[in-house]
Amino acid sequence: MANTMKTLDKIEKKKYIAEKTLELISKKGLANFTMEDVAVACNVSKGSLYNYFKNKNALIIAAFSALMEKMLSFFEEKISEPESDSLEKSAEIYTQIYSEILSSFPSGDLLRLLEILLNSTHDPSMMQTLTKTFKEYYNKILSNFEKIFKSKSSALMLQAMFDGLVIYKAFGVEISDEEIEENVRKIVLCLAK
Amino acid sequence: MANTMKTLDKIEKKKYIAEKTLELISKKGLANFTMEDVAVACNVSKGSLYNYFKNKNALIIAAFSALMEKMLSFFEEKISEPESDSLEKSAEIYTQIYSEILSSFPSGDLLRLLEILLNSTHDPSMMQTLTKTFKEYYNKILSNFEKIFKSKSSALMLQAMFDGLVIYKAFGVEISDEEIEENVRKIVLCLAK
Amino acid sequence: MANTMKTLDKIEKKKYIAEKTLELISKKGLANFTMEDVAVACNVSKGSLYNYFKNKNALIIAAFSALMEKMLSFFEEKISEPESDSLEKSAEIYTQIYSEILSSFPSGDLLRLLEILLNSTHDPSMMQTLTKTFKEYYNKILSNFEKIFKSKSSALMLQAMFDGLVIYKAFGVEISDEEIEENVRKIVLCLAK
Amino acid sequence: MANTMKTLDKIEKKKYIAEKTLELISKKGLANFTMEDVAVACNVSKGSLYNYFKNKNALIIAAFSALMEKMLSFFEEKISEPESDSLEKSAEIYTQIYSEILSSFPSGDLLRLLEILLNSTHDPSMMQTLTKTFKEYYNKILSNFEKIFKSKSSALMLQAMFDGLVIYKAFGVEISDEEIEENVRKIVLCLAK
DNA sequence: GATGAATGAGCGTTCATTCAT
DNA sequence: AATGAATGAACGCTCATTCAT
Repeated sequence: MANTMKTLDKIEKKKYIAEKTLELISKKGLANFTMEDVAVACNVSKGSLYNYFKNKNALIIAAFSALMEKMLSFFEEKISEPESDSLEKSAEIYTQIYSEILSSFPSGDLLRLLEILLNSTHDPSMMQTLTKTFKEYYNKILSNFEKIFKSKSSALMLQAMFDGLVIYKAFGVEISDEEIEENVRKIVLCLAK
Repeated sequence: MANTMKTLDKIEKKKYIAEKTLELISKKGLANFTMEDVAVACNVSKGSLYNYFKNKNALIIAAFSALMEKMLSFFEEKISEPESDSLEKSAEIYTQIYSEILSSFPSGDLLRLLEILLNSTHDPSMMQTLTKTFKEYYNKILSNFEKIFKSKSSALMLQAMFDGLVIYKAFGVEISDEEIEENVRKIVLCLAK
Repeated sequence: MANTMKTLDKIEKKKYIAEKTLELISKKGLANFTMEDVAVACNVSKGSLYNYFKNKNALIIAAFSALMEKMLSFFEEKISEPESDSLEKSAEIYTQIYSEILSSFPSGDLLRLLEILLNSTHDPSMMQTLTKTFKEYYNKILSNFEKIFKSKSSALMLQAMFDGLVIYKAFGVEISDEEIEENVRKIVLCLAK
Repeated sequence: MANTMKTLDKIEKKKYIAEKTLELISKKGLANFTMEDVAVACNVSKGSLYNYFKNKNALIIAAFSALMEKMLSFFEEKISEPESDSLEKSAEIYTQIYSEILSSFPSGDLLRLLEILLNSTHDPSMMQTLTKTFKEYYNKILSNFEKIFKSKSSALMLQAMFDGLVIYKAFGVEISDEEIEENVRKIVLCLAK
């Protein structure tokens, strides 16, 4: 533990720090974590951090990338190749996927994604960088769903709905899982048509 | 300007300050606006602010309420009474409403809403208060759409999709308005069935 | 309660405020009570306080006087005229008085007295005023004991010892009441000789 | 002066800062000295202070310890080994010691000790810490006198008297040194019997 | 490259005092 | 005389960043 980082090369160290930072952002919040926190978590001196990242924002950007990477892995793991023969059957499969995701998805990640993104809104250069990363990864995530719908817009709109629902859930709007599942089934079917 | 506030009573002043704060949060960000900023914007001393709000968080809560109020007004204004005779016709009407909203909606407001909400995530008591306000207003907004769908879950899911799309748009995901409109039409139709 | 002060004349009101202030100093500490606290405790506006006292220091001085008055009353009540015929007998009487006082004395008052006095140390004009009041009252208190000892210095030294013991007790120095009593008896006897 | 602290190690620096703080408390008062004052006095930035002390209270506690240390040194230096053969002789010796102490004692130190202690009265955790330190050192001081009296309570009561007299002197109660000396002689004699 | 003490600008909050009503 | 909103100076404390070692 004490020398976890000692054996890593510079790129690996950057990644290690970024991931620890992400954990801290999740635990304490973007506005509340400090460089000191990061240094302690990485068992490194505060000054050393600046050998890897120009400043705090650069560190946040790296943490954001780590987060997007994590989310992409999650989705790619969930979505195996569809290979459906009938429309109804594939609709059912996708409904299952969505429902499963909605219940098992670590919504904290999405919340953190949005927290970082939204706080960047007021710093143009920061926002530009994050937006670029965000688009890249989101397109990759969506491309998995596109295979199903044969339509990018359909995949995107269902994904948007999915994101919205996660937020609602997080902030206490009561939603019946059964009704959602039923509606998703309907929507998938009609969109795939 | 110099004595804008002089003629207002205490409740009006609170509202005035909350609205100015909301403007500042929009302009500078939740993490970056200061009590000093608010004081200057309101042409009032920093100390005076504390005659109206116990602390900065109380001010943020008030600004959040002002924001929700504003959003509610927006939606209530957009949604006129349905009065449809056929399913297809009403589907068309609602599609129009959604499309119009999506294009005219001041997405900054939704972004700000989420920014405030997400930053509260790490402060339980703050989050509890904001969540309460959020649910209250969102239920009111949704109730307008419920009239259309006769189903709360359908309204909610379309609203979730709407929110998600606003976020995507804000962060650079390209979406064709026509495709969205077409898909909304489909979804409304199949959900209303 | 709400109009306790309404029927009082100005001098009585000053006294009333001073006494409430003294209570607040005891409860919250000299460094921690605010003019706001006093106003609330007296059911009076903050501004009104300044019609009775020039500033906070003047209020503290008045509270100090109220405290000295209270202490004087306490001692005068305790010390009835001695009227002893033998030395041993009067020594016993005085020992009893001291012991009783030491166990029943509301040491908080003495602590408050010292708190106010010691904090004034760094403000010459304040200290001068308080010192004057202090001497006045302490001489009166001591004069009661002088009757017993026929010696001012003896009374004063026993009183000094008494004050010291109260402080020690307050700050956790363990003292056996029996030993103290025994020693006081010895000292009174030898000093009265 | 500019780099007085540069050559010291961390522990020495803490001590240096604590002592400077003690000076400031003596000069300006516990309620009036600021962290800024301390920083300037130590020729250090305000922020640096917080590398050595968690907060202002921690600094006050350290200053208090420094003060107690100083007082202990004073007493230990004054009290030489007794080595008396007759009661009268040793009584005389101790009387001399007390008188000398009473006239040479830097009463400001005792006043400061009490100022700090009394102001802590309203902050339980602070009081607990200071009380602990106070008892520790006072027991050490008293133990020196115990050797003389072979009685803890006698030593303690004379010490209490001594403290009381210092306070009285500070606040203008007139006392004749000769009478005090004479009385101390009597008391020592009768207590030692 | 690594360290961590030092910095200093900045922030939220408090509160005695004033003054228009 | 009474009010209480307004003031503004001050304070304790934080923290990203720097730099001598």
